[in-house]
Amino acid sequence: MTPEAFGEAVLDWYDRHGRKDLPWQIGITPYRVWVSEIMLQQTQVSTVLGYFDRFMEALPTVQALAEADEDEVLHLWTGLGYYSRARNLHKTARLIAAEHGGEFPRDVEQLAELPGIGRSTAGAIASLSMGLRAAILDGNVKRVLARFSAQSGYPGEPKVARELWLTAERMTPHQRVNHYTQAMMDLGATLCTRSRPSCLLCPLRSGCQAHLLGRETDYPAPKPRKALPQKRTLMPLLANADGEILLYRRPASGLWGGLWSLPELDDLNALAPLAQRHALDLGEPRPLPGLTHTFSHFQLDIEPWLVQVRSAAPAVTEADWLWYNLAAPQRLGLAAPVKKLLKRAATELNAGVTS
DNA sequence: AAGACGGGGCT
DNA sequence: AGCCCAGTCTT
Repeated sequence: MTPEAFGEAVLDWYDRHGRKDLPWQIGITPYRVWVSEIMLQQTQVSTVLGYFDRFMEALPTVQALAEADEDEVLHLWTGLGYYSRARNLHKTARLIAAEHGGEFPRDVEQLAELPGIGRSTAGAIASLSMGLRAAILDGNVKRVLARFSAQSGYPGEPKVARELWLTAERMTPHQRVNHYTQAMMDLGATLCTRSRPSCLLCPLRSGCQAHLLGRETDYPAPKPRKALPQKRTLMPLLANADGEILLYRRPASGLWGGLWSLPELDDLNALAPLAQRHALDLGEPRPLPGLTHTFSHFQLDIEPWLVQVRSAAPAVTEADWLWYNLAAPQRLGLAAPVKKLLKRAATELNAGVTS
């Protein structure tokens, strides 16, 4: 799809479906667009709706903002979060009053030098309120373009961001840039959503590479998971003469809540106290192949040890402990790695019997 | 390159 | 109950 066709499709969609009645789309000025764009950073339209008009009523012009106390600005911002946005807003208003004759610079680069205004917000102000041909690349547009071009890689990577900016610049039309910019943001916010995008309603459907692949939600690539914290634990499989393994029930809440699990030990020295607690006479521990289990928030390295119980007819006296019969398993909730280990233990014990 | 900033939506 | 973000600035 050529940039011309792209722009035409987006503008046509804007004419049919674009939002044109939001408070900051009425009586458009650089000041109103600027304040709304700052408010909309990391913040949804529905939230900003509760703040924008109040802010504009209190501080209708960049001059009024420049003359206001910072406390007043922060008061109007209370509840929006990211308060450096408000402090930078104030700072920039004073800069504009003092160094730009009270007028916004009509230039993307100069806009982007102002505190709190990055490349994308500068592009939004320039295109929406000044009609300058400037690209934007906020989270919504990033998603639309990453899908349209099936851009691989995480957009946080400078290389990927560069590619997306190039695409953004290339697709930006020479006519009606204001409508185009608004439409791209709306597309990302309403149709090209992170999960369950409404591709059937999308004006870019026919040229969208991700849609052609049927892989819309694979783009943009998610932030690479940083290395998870590592934890390690020993899990003894205490096997009695009947081929049963000692399990305990975990507390109802928390990790593996209410599931049955193997005992967890910091090291082999902790085996003796466990044996004493259940009055068991233990044989020599034999190491089994280790196992790594990944949770959302950490990784658990499990070192399983097989230990024969020599005491005769061991009885369990505590309610949350039981002997789990490998040959005739009880119907219990087991943590996934525990289930795997029990299966291994069964194989191991059978091998021991037949050898 | 990674972390801080904050509140809210999504699952 | 956690995860994830409609960016920008700082370290």
